[in-house]
Amino acid sequence: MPELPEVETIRRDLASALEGATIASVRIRKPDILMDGESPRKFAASLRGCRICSVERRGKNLLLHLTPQGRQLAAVLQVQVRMTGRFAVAPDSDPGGRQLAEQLGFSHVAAQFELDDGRTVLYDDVRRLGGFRLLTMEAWQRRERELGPEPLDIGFKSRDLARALGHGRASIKTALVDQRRIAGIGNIYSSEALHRARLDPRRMCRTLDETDMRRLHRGLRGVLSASLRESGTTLQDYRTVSGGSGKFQNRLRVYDREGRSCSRCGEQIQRILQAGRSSYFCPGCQI
DNA sequence: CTTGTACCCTGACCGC
DNA sequence: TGCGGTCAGGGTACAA
Repeated sequence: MPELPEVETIRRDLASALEGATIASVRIRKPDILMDGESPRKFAASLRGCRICSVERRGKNLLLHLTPQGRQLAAVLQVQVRMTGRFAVAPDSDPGGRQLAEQLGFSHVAAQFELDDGRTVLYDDVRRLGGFRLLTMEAWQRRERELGPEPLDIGFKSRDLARALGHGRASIKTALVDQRRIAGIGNIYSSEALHRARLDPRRMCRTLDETDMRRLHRGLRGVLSASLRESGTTLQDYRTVSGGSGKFQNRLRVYDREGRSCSRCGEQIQRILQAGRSSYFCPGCQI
């Protein structure tokens, strides 16, 4: 369930491993991870010879900025890991990354990238909900504009959160996970932020006053940065690039804790469905 | 425009 | 022990 802290953890790992490397060849083993039905041949041909100049993140998207050799245009490789996408980088002593794949239990390798220094980047995705999309810089910028602001940006203040969430009838929980309003938040951190802010996830955005919004802003940034410090939350599938687990699952206060007692007021944590997704909250102290 | 629902995908889990 | 049904939730397409 990678959200902002998990994707940012992956980004940091990939950036230190891959920045400056050049892609020698690409093998797509599960064609359906290419978004928009792009052909594996075309995709592989476009990436061959590209230098990875930086690895960035926007919301839950990983962005590999590529500088092609020759006269091709600069490109952006957009990656969404969604639920079960995982990366690993094998050393040149492990050609094709076979040993590493075995070691990490990568039994659904969907794509592999050979680098010109002999290393191999593996992308494994059990459910293949994640995927890749190769875009021109301009095309990426058009998509990027559809995303809401980054909640951890230094300039992101309480009033920016209020503006992002809007004043509609949408519940505060569904608004928080809507990437067009605010980027990077999913089911775990929306529930956790609302618990920190003592707000009922069913409240409509329009009912939040300035004080509520300040608490939510603080709760949201607090939980995202705390999780980032612990390399994210591993409940089932998420792993860092080195194969490690996040550690923030030990600090969750409501998510996946139905029936357990609230650490703040002792009331039993409830699970409800909102827009087909689970929300966890404490009916005792979230109002 | 806003809001809600179905879908994709596989493995873990549950009840029988 | 096996087996079918349900659920998990990213994004997106589409309907109301």
